[in-house]
Amino acid sequence: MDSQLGCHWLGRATSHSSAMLTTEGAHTVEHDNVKMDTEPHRDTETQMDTRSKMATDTDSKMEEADMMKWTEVEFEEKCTYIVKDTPREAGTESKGLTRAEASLPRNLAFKQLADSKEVIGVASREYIPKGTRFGPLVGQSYTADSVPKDANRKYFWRIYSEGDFHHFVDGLDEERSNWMRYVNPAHSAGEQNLAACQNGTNIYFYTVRAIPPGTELLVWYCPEFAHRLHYLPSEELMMQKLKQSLLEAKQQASEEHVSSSSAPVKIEHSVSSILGGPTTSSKRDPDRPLYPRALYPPFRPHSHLTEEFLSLKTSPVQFCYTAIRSPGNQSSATPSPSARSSPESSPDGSPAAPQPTPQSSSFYSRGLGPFPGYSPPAAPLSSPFYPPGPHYSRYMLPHHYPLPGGGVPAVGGMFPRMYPLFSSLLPPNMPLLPGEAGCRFLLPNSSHPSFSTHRDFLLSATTSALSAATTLGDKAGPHYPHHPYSGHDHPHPHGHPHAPTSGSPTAGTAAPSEHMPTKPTSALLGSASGRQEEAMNLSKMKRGGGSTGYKTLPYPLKKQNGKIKYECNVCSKTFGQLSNLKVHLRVHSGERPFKCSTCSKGFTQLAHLQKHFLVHTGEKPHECSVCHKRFSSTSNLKTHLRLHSGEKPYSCKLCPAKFTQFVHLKLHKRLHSRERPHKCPHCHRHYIHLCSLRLHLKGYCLAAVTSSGGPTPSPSTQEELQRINEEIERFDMSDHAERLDQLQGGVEVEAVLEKQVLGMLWREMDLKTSGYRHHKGGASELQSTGYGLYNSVNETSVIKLRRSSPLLPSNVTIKQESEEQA
DNA sequence: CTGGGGAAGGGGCCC
DNA sequence: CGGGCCCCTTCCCCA
Repeated sequence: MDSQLGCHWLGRATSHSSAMLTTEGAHTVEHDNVKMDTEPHRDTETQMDTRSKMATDTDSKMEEADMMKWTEVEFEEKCTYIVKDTPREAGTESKGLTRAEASLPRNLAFKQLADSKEVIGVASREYIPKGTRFGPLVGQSYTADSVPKDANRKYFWRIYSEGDFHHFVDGLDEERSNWMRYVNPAHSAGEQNLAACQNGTNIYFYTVRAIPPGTELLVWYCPEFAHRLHYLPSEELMMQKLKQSLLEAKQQASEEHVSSSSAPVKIEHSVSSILGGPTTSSKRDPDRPLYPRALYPPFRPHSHLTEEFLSLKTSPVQFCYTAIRSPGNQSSATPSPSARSSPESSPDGSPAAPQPTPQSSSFYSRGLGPFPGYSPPAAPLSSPFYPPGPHYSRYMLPHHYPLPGGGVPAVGGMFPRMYPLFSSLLPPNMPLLPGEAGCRFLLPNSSHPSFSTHRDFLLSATTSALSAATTLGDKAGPHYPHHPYSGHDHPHPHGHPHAPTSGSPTAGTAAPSEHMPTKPTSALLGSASGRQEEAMNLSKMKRGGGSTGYKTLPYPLKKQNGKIKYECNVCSKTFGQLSNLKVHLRVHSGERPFKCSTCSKGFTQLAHLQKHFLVHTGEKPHECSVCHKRFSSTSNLKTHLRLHSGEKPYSCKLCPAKFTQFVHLKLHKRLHSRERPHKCPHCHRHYIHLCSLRLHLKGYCLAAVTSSGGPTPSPSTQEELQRINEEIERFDMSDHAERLDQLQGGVEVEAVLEKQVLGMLWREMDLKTSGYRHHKGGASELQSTGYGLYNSVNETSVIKLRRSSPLLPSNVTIKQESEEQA
């Protein structure tokens, strides 16, 4: 197939013997003239006989080596051949090739769709011996600080230095990356033929077995790399889980997926049925180190996992999945090293801050088939907005993809058809089920949750993903804890209504009250396809969500006053009941399982949906006994009743003004805030409260710092000071400053306050950089442990510090983001 | 602009 | 466990 191809090999005169290692590895021997392609059926042990003896010896030794257990150093030192990228030559542009495409070594070939030039994978043109190194991976480098806020992290690779995150390599841009971005992930250890390693600060792919001509290159991490990403060590375990998931999915599909053949809109039902599992499926492996929390997940995965999927022949038009065992055809997901990469479409668009350690919630799915490389989709598959078609086929997500070594691919890889978003959402060290792995890749873009995958398993925008997340837990075993927040999306992360068809606001105005969500009916559930009449039954959906999974979820339990508390692993808030935690977790996940059929709006709780539905029906069940005015909610009635009772519980501390609503007091206080009697003697800042000024003077006054003869702070330090002062001002404006002033707590209180202000600041930075995360020893911990003084975000938060409250322990440190990232 | 009232959404606790 | 309820908050509008 490749007789015309000359090899572009550099053989390395190294061997497996340690004596030959060391710097000898640098002695490379040109093998450009060596014909590497061999007879297709020649035994690999003898394939090398056309080469130099040295190479043959090396190869034979290489053949014996179990490279799957090699360290990265071993890969680097023992690899026999080096294949370099084809250098960029003039004229490639004229051929319409991107830099990534043009970089393909000549012994490799792109797999492309027959009717398209889109690259869907990389295959060998000729025999490639074991122990061959490709690379390094080329891409744009981003440090934690330089990564664009709205970066698409699907092709991110994380580079570590001495165990800590160092920078990203982004293979997204085909003009700034190389061919390696197109390599697909191995679906199993059996088909893996490349191992990704980090040598120095570069990523290389090594052949871990001889690759016959015409074989697709399928990569996965070497053990060390995988370990950094905290993948599960046992692929057998993963395979078992995969099989189990397949069986379960099949069963559930047959049981619950009724009348789906002609109604692809029954997505919710299908998915939830298939996916069964709690929303808050699991928690991180407690044995693993605590990492910053998962990023905010603006999307949710799909986790349908059926043999049907896996065996489907890929069809760009039909969005089927490629056969799981069709080498050279499966191609979708690729391991991504960027386990912690954030969804590029996080709600706030904030990129994930690099984590000190990658999360283990990586995974990869398989069987995407000959779809072109993934790129951020414009819309989810099967979305009413984006009808199925070849153009969207690339967004089809593969299914569960157990990794060799038992891990699951990290997201955010440079590989095509990777849907790495989810790993970002997952707590670190959160291995996924094989099925979960697949499902998490199902959503190509967080902003497009209405992404469905297959005819019978089409998912509604949010419901599907939600279901995926919520149901996965059912299959979660102790070895595969699920991330509670993994599968979800925001209903309209980017303002896209997920169910355009049901969007008519008037459609539901006449809805009779029997359509109230109390009795969950399809009418209340928005269908992604807009076919409300076929929307799944809510109760069924919820059932499909599965409750059994919770029992197996390894939620961390705390004991407080002899009572078991369930702790949120995002914000550390504890709950006395798991169900409360479950509901709470939706706050973080964005999951909104309760959809209004009229306006498609999603809610985290049924009661909210019920209440919301009154908007459409116009019902106002609560009547004021005095004036007989009616209200839709008791809360609003209660507020209203204050008008009659004269109760004004919100009084201004600085003047006699009183208000019936807190918001009015808040607005009123703005008037007082204009008066700031406590002026800084060094700078222009002045404060309402003395405690704020004192805090400002505790080293945060830039003018004081510079006037005291100290070195002029660096711009970054000045910026930091600026932010701190802004935070102090916010604090000053808050109720807490007022109360603190009254506390007269002295130095100790101030110390706590200072830490709180800084903690809030850092937490804010943290949020901005990585969605939400948990800082061990950081502000969130302070708050969770009762040291919370005030919440600058929520001004109305009460001061939690009581006079008797212990002060901050001396060993509590608030790490800055930069420290954690480093 | 400020005060005031209502509508609606969201989180959490309790039964 | 989950539904119902309560409380809080934000937003909007109006006087």
